Amino acid sequence: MKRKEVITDEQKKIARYAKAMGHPIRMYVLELLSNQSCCYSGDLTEILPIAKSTLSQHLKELKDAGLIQGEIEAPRIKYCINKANWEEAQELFKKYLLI
Amino acid sequence: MKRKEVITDEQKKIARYAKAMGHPIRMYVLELLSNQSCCYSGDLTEILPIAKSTLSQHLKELKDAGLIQGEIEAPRIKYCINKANWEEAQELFKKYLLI
DNA sequence: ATATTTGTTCGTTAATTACCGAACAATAAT
DNA sequence: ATTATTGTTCGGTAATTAACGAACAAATAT
Repeated sequence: MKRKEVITDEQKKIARYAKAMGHPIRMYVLELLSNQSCCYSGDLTEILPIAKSTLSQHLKELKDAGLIQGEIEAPRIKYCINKANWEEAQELFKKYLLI
Repeated sequence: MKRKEVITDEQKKIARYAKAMGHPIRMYVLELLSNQSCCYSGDLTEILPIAKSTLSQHLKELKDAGLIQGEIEAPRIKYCINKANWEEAQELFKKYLLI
């Protein structure tokens, strides 16, 4: 017998997206990618005032949350928005923020 | 001479809001408050499967981020959405999510 | 075959977050 | 004056996050 669960899957899902968005660097990347289709992480390393290993971790966070995806274009990696999940996030925020 | 700052204040601001939204319990509270004007934390303690001290911390997080506000109605505390900041968050997410 | 480019992973450190129960403070009720 | 209610704060622990430089892996270019 399953215990009553007060927290919904939607609340968990939007919290997951929000958490990934909870850092200025990651918002910078998301803003960039949502406006310009794609970028290489090398471009970001040059612009952002953080070590490349740190950037790599932030990109991994966004990837793990499903907000972006990387495509190998050796020796570089091209990052873009993960369209399906991005749209899901849009819908969730629209709903929860009553926009 | 100020060093070039790549991260904008808006990115910092939305990241701050997103971070506060980055936990299922806090999303639960926000959803509740955005739909029903206000609640007492006692109500939440009964429903949510966490200790009251933990809930208190989550409410503090939301308050510190500016998303909710508490009004003393002794011996209880009435929580509501912080309207001004909530609207700012709405605008920011609208802009960043291109909704 | 070797060097260069590109980005991840590893190891480390410091800070923050999440959670609990117990103790505390403030007010209300008896 | 005591007791009960309500919620925060404290002390502690465990887990996660953020950051860095060094080492590594993979592929391209020389």
